[in-house]
Amino acid sequence: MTDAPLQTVTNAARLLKAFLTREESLGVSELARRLGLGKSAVHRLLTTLATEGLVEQDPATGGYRLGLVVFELGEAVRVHMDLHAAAGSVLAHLREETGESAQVGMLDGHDVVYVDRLESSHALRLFTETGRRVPVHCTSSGKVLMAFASEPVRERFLATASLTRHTPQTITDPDEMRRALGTVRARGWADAVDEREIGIASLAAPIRDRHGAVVAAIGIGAPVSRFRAMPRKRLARVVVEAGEAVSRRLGWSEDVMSLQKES
Amino acid sequence: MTDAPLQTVTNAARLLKAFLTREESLGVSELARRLGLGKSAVHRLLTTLATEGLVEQDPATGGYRLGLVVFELGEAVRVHMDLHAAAGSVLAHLREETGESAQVGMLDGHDVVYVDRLESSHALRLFTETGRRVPVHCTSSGKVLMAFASEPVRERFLATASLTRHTPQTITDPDEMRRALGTVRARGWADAVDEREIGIASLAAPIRDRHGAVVAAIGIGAPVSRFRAMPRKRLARVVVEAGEAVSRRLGWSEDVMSLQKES
DNA sequence: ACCGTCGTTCCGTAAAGCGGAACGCACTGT
DNA sequence: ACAGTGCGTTCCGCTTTACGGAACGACGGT
Repeated sequence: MTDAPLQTVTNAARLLKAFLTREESLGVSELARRLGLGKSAVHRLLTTLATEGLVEQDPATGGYRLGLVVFELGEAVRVHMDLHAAAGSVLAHLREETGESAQVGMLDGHDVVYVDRLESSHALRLFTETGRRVPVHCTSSGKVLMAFASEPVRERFLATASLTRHTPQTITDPDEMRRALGTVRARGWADAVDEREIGIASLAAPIRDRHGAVVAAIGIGAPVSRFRAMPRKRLARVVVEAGEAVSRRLGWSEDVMSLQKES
Repeated sequence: MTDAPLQTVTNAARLLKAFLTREESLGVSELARRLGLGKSAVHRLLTTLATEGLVEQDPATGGYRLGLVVFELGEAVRVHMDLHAAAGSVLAHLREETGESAQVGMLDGHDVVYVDRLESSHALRLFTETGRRVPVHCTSSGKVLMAFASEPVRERFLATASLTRHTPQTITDPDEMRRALGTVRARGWADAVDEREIGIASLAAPIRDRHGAVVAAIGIGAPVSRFRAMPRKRLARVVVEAGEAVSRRLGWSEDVMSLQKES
């Protein structure tokens, strides 16, 4: 990281990320504009990536889109996730118990990425797509992940993250956030009501790997109306127990907790 | 494509693909060996990709693995796939009807990539992971996709693909394959018994988009023992109907078939 | 028949990335 | 304790490479 990053590779990576907008297909000129590069550079990048199968060209329109190799790679990521296997039935149980959409998220930088989910069967439900990225500071999953992250990571987050205001309820002050995370750490779960978007509420709890490190968060999301109707205490217990169930499947056991000081 | 591909980007792409082996994590030296590059080059590639989030370093072992951004990108690919939405419930129905694992595959080069699947509930079942790549010439899905591909694509495949023998039943002769694909095209479905692996059988039918082009294949896979016990004709009808059901959801209607000559 | 825009191609030059060697560190077997 | 061996990382100079800018042919509105 002390080295200057490879410019061309960086461009290629940015190019790929441009497709995260999930548009049907993107043209050379359009991409060149968004990336601030010359058309020829983008075209060369695209043809190169195409020979590797990372992107493909729509023969009809001439535009480009992500290739199936990217899909393959994405699926290969699930491997670091025994999580995927461990969480499956627990998510189902959690949805059954609460009737709401349930999801598992992991921390990546200052964002949470949802890696698994199961939707509520209510007509009015929360849509959560796997692979979606949401901010840390205004979601229950994010607060759990940050509360249980290592102290340097957490302090770095508080120092550098822009706690963007999304609603009047969003926590935007670093000190207030630090206090909030302390509370989360103490009681073992987090909630977020109207913090990211008015009308949405969520509650989440940590998932630990076999070393006790919090690697993911499991939680439920619901419309605030239904959320308020549920007894908060029972709901928290259900979600925390779901987190513990997944953690056990990952090889974690509560007994070793006491052994865990700093390494 | 007439241009010489960007070497650095090609290296980066190959580097990413090295992770398709789904190993927990890979080290700099190991990757350098596999790619035939210098350690320093690989290291620079990795750190660059890491700053973009495409890979991440395991702080404990120093090794690298794919990052969550790759997972995001992979999920974004599903968009070209209204397929994912369209196939969901049909897969469930197909599994219920046959009791066997059901899957949807797309063509990519000389391979089939499974993009969706649902597993049998039998104890002895076929494991099919999404994101897995299998050869065209010895799978029922592959034969369907190639049979209904455009003629240039098909002839190109017959001319250039190495029809590797996996079992005594594998079709390895291009002419025999051409005849087999003709049969598949005529009757509208394909099967493969013991062709990829002894003991495994599968049957697949095409999925068409709204223009009538075959974009994917849907099929079931089972142990040969159970497969033989099922009446082939009924099974084929069920699978073909599943394919048609998905096709209809993609906007295809049989009526326009007659209008479809070469564009 | 005109413009605007698309994807693609060509070329000269500046800078970017490669290999090779050296460093610090963590293990391992003596 | 101690070399010895592997790791990930860093540095540097030479050559290669990949960038921008301009030009081309094809399309599709107007």
